[in-house]
Amino acid sequence: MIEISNAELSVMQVLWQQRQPLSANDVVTALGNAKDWHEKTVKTLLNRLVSKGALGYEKDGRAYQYFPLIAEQDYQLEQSRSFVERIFSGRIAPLVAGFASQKKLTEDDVAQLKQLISEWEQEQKND
Amino acid sequence: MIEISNAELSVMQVLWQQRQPLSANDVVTALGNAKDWHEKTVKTLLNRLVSKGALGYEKDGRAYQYFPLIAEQDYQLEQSRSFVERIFSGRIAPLVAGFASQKKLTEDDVAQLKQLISEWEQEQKND
DNA sequence: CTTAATTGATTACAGCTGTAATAGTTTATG
DNA sequence: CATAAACTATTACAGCTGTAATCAATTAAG
Repeated sequence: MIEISNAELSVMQVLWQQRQPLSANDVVTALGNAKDWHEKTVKTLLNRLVSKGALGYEKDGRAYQYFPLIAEQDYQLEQSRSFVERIFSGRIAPLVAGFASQKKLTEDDVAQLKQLISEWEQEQKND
Repeated sequence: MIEISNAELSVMQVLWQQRQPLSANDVVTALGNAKDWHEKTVKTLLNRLVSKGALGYEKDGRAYQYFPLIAEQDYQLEQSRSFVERIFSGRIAPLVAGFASQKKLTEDDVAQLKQLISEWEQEQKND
């Protein structure tokens, strides 16, 4: 699995959100308000992501147009699994319990969780 | 917040599981089957954890007895929050959804989630 | 064309990590 | 006591990270 560092992740997220390939400058601009990074820093991150195989690019004149080579969903899944494994020995309920105890669960979250559960139960029947 | 690296975390987990202070050798032994680490490596990790303020110790003859200075629950909570923030913009449902879609949700998990939800709903009424 | 500007590539550098080895210190043993 | 054994502390070292600066190549402008 490709390892993406924290700073690199912010760059990936820009590329994931915009559905188009972006130039380095586009990325710099997009990160503008969120991160206080020098343009050079962003270019370094783009470079490293290309080296790691997380981004691809096409030449467009002197500039490159970058695009993700891995899907955000895949990344999220992989990270979730490894996080829950590492911190909670693979069980997800305790994680949610923590959120609940900290009053971090919103009505929306709960509604979505209920939805998920009923879908899951439906699935079970169908098997 | 104290940053605990991956390798360091495995050491912390040993100390969290056993409820007693442990000597370096106890930790080495406990990690024995899980990790293929040289004794020196474990001692380095213990040292770093002490430097970081994650572990304390009491002298007991020439050896130290180490014990956690931070609670596992606190650590789990902090990590969960920052993980969900980083990867899912703070929303927890999509994380659970990922697990569900990968058939990583067990009956147990679902039961616990339902329990959590009903507790949460009870809480809401009480406010 | 020559030159300046732009953009990617290479280099920098300190701090953290994984993974120990070596040095220094204290305690048990003969 | 002197020495060996057992611990901790210090040092090592490469790879990853955050954060850029400099170098090199290409293109746009005069």
